[in-house]
Amino acid sequence: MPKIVDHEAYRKELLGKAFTLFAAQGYARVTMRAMARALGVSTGTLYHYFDTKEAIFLGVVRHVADRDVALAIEQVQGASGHTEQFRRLLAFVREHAANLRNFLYLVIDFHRQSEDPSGRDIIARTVAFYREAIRQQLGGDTHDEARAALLLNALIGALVQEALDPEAPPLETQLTLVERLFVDLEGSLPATGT
Amino acid sequence: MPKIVDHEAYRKELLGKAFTLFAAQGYARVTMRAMARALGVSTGTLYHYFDTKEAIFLGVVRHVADRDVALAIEQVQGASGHTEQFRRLLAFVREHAANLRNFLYLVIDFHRQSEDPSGRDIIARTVAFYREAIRQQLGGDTHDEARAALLLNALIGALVQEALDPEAPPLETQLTLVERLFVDLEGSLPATGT
DNA sequence: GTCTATATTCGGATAGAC
DNA sequence: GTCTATCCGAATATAGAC
Repeated sequence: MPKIVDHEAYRKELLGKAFTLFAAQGYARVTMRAMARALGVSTGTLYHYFDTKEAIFLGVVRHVADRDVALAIEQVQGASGHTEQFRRLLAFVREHAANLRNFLYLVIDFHRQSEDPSGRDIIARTVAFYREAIRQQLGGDTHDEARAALLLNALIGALVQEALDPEAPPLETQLTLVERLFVDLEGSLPATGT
Repeated sequence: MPKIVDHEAYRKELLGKAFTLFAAQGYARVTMRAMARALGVSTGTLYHYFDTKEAIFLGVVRHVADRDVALAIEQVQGASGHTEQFRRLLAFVREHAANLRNFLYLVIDFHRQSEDPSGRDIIARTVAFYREAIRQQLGGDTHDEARAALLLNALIGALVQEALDPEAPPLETQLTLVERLFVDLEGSLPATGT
């Protein structure tokens, strides 16, 4: 009888470690050899669980996005009003800034290198997934996807700018500004397109 | 006496073409051979004008940033009030969205792959260059670097999100929202830290 | 370990200014 | 005709996917 392992659980464990590696070095610079060594398996094992290097990456994207959003929602849910929910969302971003930036970087990095439609589709769905999560915290029942997109923009931009220019106004300052903008406008902005 | 060419002018011409190439394929995927072929020169000539592939890239960064900002300032200068200046700035971004996104993508892509301090420094200066240009259009005399950073954030985020998720609310919608946020708040927001 | 692909080098060829 | 910046592309050394 063959050795039996929980295939799915082990797969996720590998994906978690793979994210750490990718995050540290970027997609292109992670060699399959180095990855196998870091994950404590052989290259053969790696290719047993994943068809290709790209498949590993896309697996990482799905895994991390699920984890992030679940964590954020958990942290936001307890709040009472929209303002407080918003504050908690920003707090989450502050706490996980490094992680989120790494993830964003990784996705952008990969997106630049791959033309594969299925890969792009997974990335698009992931972005929409984050945007939708934000929308649900922002408006509750309003269909204001654009405002969610704008907040996501500000967050993405803050992560990028801080990474590219360490002397930019610190992330916290910028997020505080975002918060002020959104909170001050709470209610004063009607729905987007109306 | 040797053959004479306008070294600096030819260098810039090469940089312009190199940007097109990098933008289309990303930093890593452009080989020196392919680049030489595309620019109509030999690899030897390439290395005559630039020390290394990285040097070509950093030259491209400076060249494009200078061109972009000069163009944007020219387009904004004629405006009368701050609101109108702001509108023109956003119009510039709308018009050049593809180009700006390619550039941003390129810088992020490179930044992810290189640990070289001098390269990072050039990138940081470039980001600060854009931010400073925005700041001068925003406040005139207020020292509100954080607000400029926030606007740059929103623009960066908009470019990124649209690229990653084609079904995100279109760039124009998002920029319109940014405009509304900033214009509505004109004057109602005191200086950042005060 | 193998095999492919890449950045960079180098010795020589060329072309125009004087 | 001479001189040298400019240009060339085969050769080299190295690295990564598998």
